[in-house]
Amino acid sequence: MSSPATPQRIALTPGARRALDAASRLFYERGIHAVGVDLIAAEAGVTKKTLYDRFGSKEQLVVEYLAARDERWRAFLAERMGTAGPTAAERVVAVFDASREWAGENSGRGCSMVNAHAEISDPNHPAYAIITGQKAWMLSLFTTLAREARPAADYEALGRTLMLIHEGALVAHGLNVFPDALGAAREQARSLLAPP
Amino acid sequence: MSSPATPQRIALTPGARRALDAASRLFYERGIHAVGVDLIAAEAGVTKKTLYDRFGSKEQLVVEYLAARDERWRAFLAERMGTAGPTAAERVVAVFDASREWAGENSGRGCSMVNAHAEISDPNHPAYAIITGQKAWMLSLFTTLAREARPAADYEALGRTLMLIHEGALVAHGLNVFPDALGAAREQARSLLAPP
DNA sequence: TAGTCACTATACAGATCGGTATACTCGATT
DNA sequence: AATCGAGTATACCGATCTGTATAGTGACTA
Repeated sequence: MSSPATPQRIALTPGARRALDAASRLFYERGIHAVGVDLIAAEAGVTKKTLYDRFGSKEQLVVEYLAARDERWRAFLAERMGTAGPTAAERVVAVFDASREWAGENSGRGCSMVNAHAEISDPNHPAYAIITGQKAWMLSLFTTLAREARPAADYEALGRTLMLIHEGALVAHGLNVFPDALGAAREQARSLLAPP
Repeated sequence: MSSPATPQRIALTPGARRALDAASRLFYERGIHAVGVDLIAAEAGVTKKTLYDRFGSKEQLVVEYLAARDERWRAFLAERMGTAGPTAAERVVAVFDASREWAGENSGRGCSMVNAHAEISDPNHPAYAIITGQKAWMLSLFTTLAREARPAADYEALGRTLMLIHEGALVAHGLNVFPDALGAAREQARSLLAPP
């Protein structure tokens, strides 16, 4: 299980902290290309000089945005998993419960990684590794739990199915396809692991 | 079952046809905000005057792009469904098979509606209805098929689960999370409908 | 006390953005 | 013969984009 992709992080002075917070909110709510650095600086109460002294470029700001969000999500999930029951089935349900709570608070517009991917077409973009890294990590998490739950079955296929349901629920939540997509996904995951 | 959202379509003269084709390719491959109208005109071999005489604005070009793609997908799916077996289970599998083939030819970067949604935050944008309309239509398709297959069961929950798996597979395909996500999704859908 | 660090304020550069204006060509219709 | 529709070519508009330059302030520190 690899740690979060850490391409290049920056020491966060108070001004940089505010700039990154503003950028994160704006990037997520309006999209990356739709948000200019002037707006970020204004919303953060920071001059463009400070912004460029700390981050060097808008691209680096995007990288920090995604890396920080990835880090936050993994910490949030780790905390929720820490209080989950001991069985693999319970821990799978805990993942979906964590996503459900996270989605309600931080993800009204769906998965930030998926959304960023829609705007970043170049695989050599430094943010690309963060996006694919998080997805690969989630798949390996589901596969590990599936193996624990069903060592005799095709646990890799089961892990991939859990991944599909989870990703689908994030999209359905962001597009508001139907209410409580994460809750529906959790129940489906539960029933997938119910029979012995 | 509603027909494709038809907000406002434009008569396609030869120049307009080439402009829309170029715009569709560029919007899908690079993202909407990342593509300028000058590039679209140049790639289409058309002047900006022609482009604006036909479409009026970039926004309208985006609307036409999504509406045409929605229309193409529904026609493609209808054709595949026409040659599918008579049972609901077979028809569900046919949906996933159609998506699989479509993804291989037209969707290397995932679902155009999901990607567009990542760039369009305003629910009043004329393209918004096309995006949510396609998702609602797909959900009602899956729910209808689920009802046919399992009239005695909770077919609405089953339809939502099929929707989640399908959406998840489109995302997983676009982000290349693992190979043949649509194939994996089809098998999962098949096993979901296998027991009587 | 001299230097460094984080920061503000403001102005500007060069490019690109969506969109418009003017003038012209060509072919089909009436 | 006159008109109209679809198109080309080119120049331009104001706004916005990312990024840089210059000058200065206040706090902390060696």
